[in-house]
Amino acid sequence: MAKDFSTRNENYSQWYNDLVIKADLAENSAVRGCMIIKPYGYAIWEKMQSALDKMFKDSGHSNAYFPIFIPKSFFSKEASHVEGFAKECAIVTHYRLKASPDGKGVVVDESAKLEEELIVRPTSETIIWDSYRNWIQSYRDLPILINQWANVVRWEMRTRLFLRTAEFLWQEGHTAHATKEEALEETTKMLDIYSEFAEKWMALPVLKGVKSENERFAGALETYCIEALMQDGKALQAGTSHFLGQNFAKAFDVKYATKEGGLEYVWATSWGVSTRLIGALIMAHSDDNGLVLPPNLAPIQVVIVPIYKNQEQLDQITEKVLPIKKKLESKGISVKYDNRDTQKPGWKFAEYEFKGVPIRIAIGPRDLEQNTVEVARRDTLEKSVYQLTDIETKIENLLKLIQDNLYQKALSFRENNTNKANTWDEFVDLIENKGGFVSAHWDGTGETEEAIKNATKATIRCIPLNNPKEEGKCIFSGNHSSQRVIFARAY
RNA sequence: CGGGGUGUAGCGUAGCCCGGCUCAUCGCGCCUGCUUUGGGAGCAGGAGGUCGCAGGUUCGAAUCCUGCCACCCCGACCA
Repeated sequence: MAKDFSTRNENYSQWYNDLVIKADLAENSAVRGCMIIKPYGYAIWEKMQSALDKMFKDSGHSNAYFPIFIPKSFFSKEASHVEGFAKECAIVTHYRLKASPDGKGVVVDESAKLEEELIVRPTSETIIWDSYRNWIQSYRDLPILINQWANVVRWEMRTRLFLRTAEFLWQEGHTAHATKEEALEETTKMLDIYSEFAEKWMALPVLKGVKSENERFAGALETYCIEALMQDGKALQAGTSHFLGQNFAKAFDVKYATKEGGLEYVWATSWGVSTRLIGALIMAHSDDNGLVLPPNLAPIQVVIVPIYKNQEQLDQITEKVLPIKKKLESKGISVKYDNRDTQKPGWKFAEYEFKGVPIRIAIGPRDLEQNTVEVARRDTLEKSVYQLTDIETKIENLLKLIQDNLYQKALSFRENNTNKANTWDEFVDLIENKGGFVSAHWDGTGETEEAIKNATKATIRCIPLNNPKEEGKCIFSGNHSSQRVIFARAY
């Protein structure tokens, strides 16, 4: 049943797909490239949402909501932005259907053609900045710190559950500031929030950095990102925070009166993470037995499975379990007592393992006699017998231990898969045969980056923040380089 | 949009090259009964299919031919 996770190559994507479907997280929809997120998968997203939402609000942001439809004209106002998204937009052209003349079904009513087409948002910069123009007149109106939880649509050629779907859920923050410094500060502040979330909640170590010009967001002056490494050696962009400069302010004519009486364009940022994080979570921690969820994001943290031969025994066990469940819940631990009679214990064990539940407690006749429970950890698959005294504290500590262990495991995986390449041959060898992050000198030009991509499919994931300066020669062109950057093949 | 592949029960599949003894194989799942229950139970019985759709060839098509549709994989694009 369990597939070998180490057979990364061409089987990896199929394995990933199977895992998502069998763990009951999501499935492909009948609508091209779209995904149905099932309750268990959505529960993980809700956990992510509530943690992130709190972090946003604690740092002064508010939630708001803008329309899903954007008039086409808005899109043509920022040249590089439209160029970045034009190739993947869904467009609404009509607003009515009518019965088909041949009597079969319905057809588009050509007479109900929109004067101006509407674009289903691939991102909301344009429609939000159209509003900000009206909201901002004076320095007193700034800063504006808004976040939106929404869905967006990008008509991707090729889709993959969670990692790239035609429609996805995300949050997008859009802020407006009086000064460049303040906007830059916001950009890095949000990047820090993302990396803290990835590390503390997802148990996923991430590399903070800036994108090269080629990889930059359409319309941004600088794109900051967090990059994670997946178990198959490919990189995944887990979140981005963009410094937009005055580009959108100029495109949408958003000026404010300064304290000194002048008139200035405002400075902007935008930042987002998406349901792709669920994909990252899956690929970072899962093992041959299925999903492994970090306790902080697991919808069910502890599952209790009774083992019994008859109704009387089940009643005795239930009597024992309910107080335990209550004690755990008093510590804020989410507990499921699975007393279904329709599945056998072995079946349940395998099922919850596949779904990545961090801790399983089994309780049977033996335990009733000895006042114990059997506790199994999902991360290490170890089983041990616990005395019931202070069980809630023991479990609480074990959850913390598991959370920490997952992070450490992912961190050492990344460290073991980050290598320096000093020559082109070394570089190609690492990318082709080992995967992972490759730290190498680059001459800083887009042409070289493009050539390396064409030759190896590896892209510059980021230029790490606080990157040490180091003189060297570009591995591809041999030209002068002042620092190493991080290359990898990516999702 | 280019290149390759696949469509047979809820899911996964055999059969297709070489048309008939195949209105269809096997596994999982589902239903009923009994025995089971500390790692995905065993036995017995049962339900479920216009073989992607539309034409064509033929005495006869899941099988051959044509067209269409859908999905998957590999590229290009991308969070």
